Order: sequence, then structure tokens, then C-alpha cells
Amino acid sequence: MAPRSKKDNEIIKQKRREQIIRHALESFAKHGYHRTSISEIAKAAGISKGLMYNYFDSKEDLLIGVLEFVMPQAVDTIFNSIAKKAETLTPRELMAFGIERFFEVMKDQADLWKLSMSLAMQVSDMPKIHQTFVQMFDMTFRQIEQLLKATGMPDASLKARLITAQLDGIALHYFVMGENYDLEAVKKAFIQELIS
Amino acid sequence: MAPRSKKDNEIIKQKRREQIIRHALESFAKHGYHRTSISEIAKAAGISKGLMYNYFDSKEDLLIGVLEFVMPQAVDTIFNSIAKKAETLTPRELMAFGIERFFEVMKDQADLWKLSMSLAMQVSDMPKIHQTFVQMFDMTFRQIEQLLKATGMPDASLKARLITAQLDGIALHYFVMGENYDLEAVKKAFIQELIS
DNA sequence: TATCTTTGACCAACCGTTCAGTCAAAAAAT
DNA sequence: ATTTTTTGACTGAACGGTTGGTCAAAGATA
Repeated sequence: MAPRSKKDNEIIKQKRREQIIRHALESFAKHGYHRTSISEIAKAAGISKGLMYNYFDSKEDLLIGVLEFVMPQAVDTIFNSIAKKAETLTPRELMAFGIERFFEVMKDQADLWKLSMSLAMQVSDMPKIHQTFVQMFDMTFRQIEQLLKATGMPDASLKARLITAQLDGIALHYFVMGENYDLEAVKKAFIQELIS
Repeated sequence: MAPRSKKDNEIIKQKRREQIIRHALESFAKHGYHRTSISEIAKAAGISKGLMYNYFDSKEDLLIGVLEFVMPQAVDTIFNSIAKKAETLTPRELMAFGIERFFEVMKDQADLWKLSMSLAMQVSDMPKIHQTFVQMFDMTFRQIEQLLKATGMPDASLKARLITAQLDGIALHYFVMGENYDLEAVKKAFIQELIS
């Protein structure tokens, strides 16, 4: 009785979802969540406004979809590249390498980061989104904690808190100050202080 | 020709402005800029919507007014209390004292901070607001830079960048994680590392 | 009366969301 | 192979609601 194979439909749906997510991310990142309308995203994605609601129940649901799709990718990009080098580098070198990767990803995905930080500050009415952020913060924290423990550092947990805070703080300042912020110099100083 | 002396009018206007700003800040901080309507603020301030536009040209203008009124206050609160103790403490002790004050203000004015950070990430369409943030970031940076120079530290400028980033990063994490974040322990570790 | 302040009804624009209906393509029937 | 039926992805007009912003009129003050 099925007019179209279920497999085909699943594939089509998945592709569409990703297509919408990609354009939604772009618009959200560029103009912010509240300033972006569903119509805008639909237009950018080349589909009708109504179809958006076949894939996402609401605007907030779309936002959750975007974040859940894209945030783990960013974290994995950093820590996968660390894992690859884990065998050939000392824990200390590994840290330095990880920091470098962090700043690369931060610069590459600046828009996503800005959006995330902006949202993270105002999620009191969006518990699901809040949870997403807490999970991601926790993920990076534990990764760094583990790296520090490998170097035999005492108080690795607290130190990891300080380092992750510093990383995100630098990102914050870089995003606000823009070109006036000498990211390279700060990065160098940060690594220097960390390794010594 | 004026039925009321111009001086009186100026004073009244100033008071009204502050009254509006205070309630606007409260609403903006609680629900975010976009989620807060002019009517809401007017109601909270006990005046009509129309009157709002006698004091501020637009919603964005009101936001600028709020930030320019309230942000220097927060910064001054911290650094004035430092200045008072400047004579009786060593630069190193002064730093520790300043950090303590920083965290106090951060906790007291959490809502304002959240609002500021959230806005700071998405000001590409609001150049005036962007400038306000750059100025304030620069202010705190230079204050800390000066403190560090007083301790005779080399590379005081870069070190100041790292410290301010770490402070704001801790604030960021604290705001997102909430109760799950052991702010006291992090603060202690931060000061410990800074002083030693 | 003359001047300034304040009001709140009003407006046009926009928003997220819904839904009745379309249509190409796949399955079933012939 | 041809026709008929069934599907569901897709459209876009429409809706209820909200928004930032305006303005003529009323109120207050001197």
C-alpha cells in the first residue's frame, strides 16, 4: 500500500532536515536567534514557510535541532585531533597542541560560538537549551581534566576549571574586541604560562 | 515664558530618566532585550508607553541609555574600593582584594552581567552598543594592567589580558552552570595562583 | 492663557503558527 | 502496459497576537 518506499522517505527527510539546519545556523549566527524569522530561514533554504513545521515543531525546537547537530561536531573536531596525536606526544605537548586546535576552531566557527555564548546567557525560559549547554561545557571540562591528570598534576579538577574558563574568556574578549585584540600574542602567552 | 523654571524641568526630566532606566534594566535583565516590550517597561515604571518616547528615541536608544548609566557604575564600584585601600596594602594584596570585590559584584549584579554578555556577542547590527562594550572592557583591562605594573611585573599588558579573560571566563561558566559551579573553590584557586 | 508633560487609543508591520489544498511519484489494479 | 488509487512532501494564504512607534487631546503648572 505504500506509494513510496519508506527508506526513500527517510533519506529525503534527513537531507531536508540537514538542509534546513544548515541555513538556520547561518541565519541565527549572523543576526541572532530573535532577530531571525522563520520566513527568512525558509527563503534561504529555498522551501516554503509551512514546510518548516513538518520538520520542527517550533522555532525553539529548530534552535535545539541546530545546536544538537552542530555543537558536538565542534567539540569532536578538537578532541579527535588530540586523540590522534596522543601516542606520539607527551601530555604537556598534547595540551599545547590542543590549545592551538581550540583557537583554530574558535576562529573558524566564530559565528556559532558567538551565538552559543549569547544564548547561554539567556536560557532561563528554555530549559532544554540550557541543558545542552551544560552538557557541552562539562564535556570540554572533563576532557581537559583528564589531560591534566595524565601530566600528574595535583588538583587537576580545579586547574581544569581555571583553564577552560580562561579559554572561554579569551574567546569572549576576542569576539567583542575583534581586530583590536591581539589573539596571537595572548595565545602565545597563555601556552607559555601553561607549559612552564 | 516657561511656566516652570527650566532648572526644575531639567531635574524632573533627569529623575524620570533614571526611573525609566532602572525599570528597563530590571526587565531587560530578567527576560532579555528582545523578549521585553516597551509597554512592559512603561507599566513597571508606572508611566504611559507614549511618554517613554519623550525620553528615548527608540528601544535601542533606551538600551544604550541603560548600559551607559549602569555599566560604569559596576566598574567604579570595584575600582573605587580598590583605590581606597591603595595606601594600606601592597600591590599584591591589592590584587587579591580586587578579585574578591570582582566576584562580589558579579554575584550581586548577575542579571546585568548576563544581559551584557549576551548582548556583547550579538552587536553587529548595533555599532553604538558595540562601542560601549569595547570601552568598558578596555577600562577594566587598563586598570588591571596598572595594578600589575605596580607590582613590577614584566609583560604586564599581556598578563592583564590573561587575567581579565580568566575573570570573565569564570563569570561565564558560573552563569551557565549555576549552582553546580563551585565558585568559592575556583575563586580560591585563582587567587592562589595569582599571588604565588 | 501659554507652555510643557502625560496619556492611551491607534496604526502599520511583523511574527510564529496553522491548514486546506496541490501535485508528482509510487503502488495497486486492470 | 495502462489506468487508477494512494501517499505525503510541499505550498502559501490566512490568522491571531504582539510589537515599536505616533499623535491628537487632556492635564498640570505657573
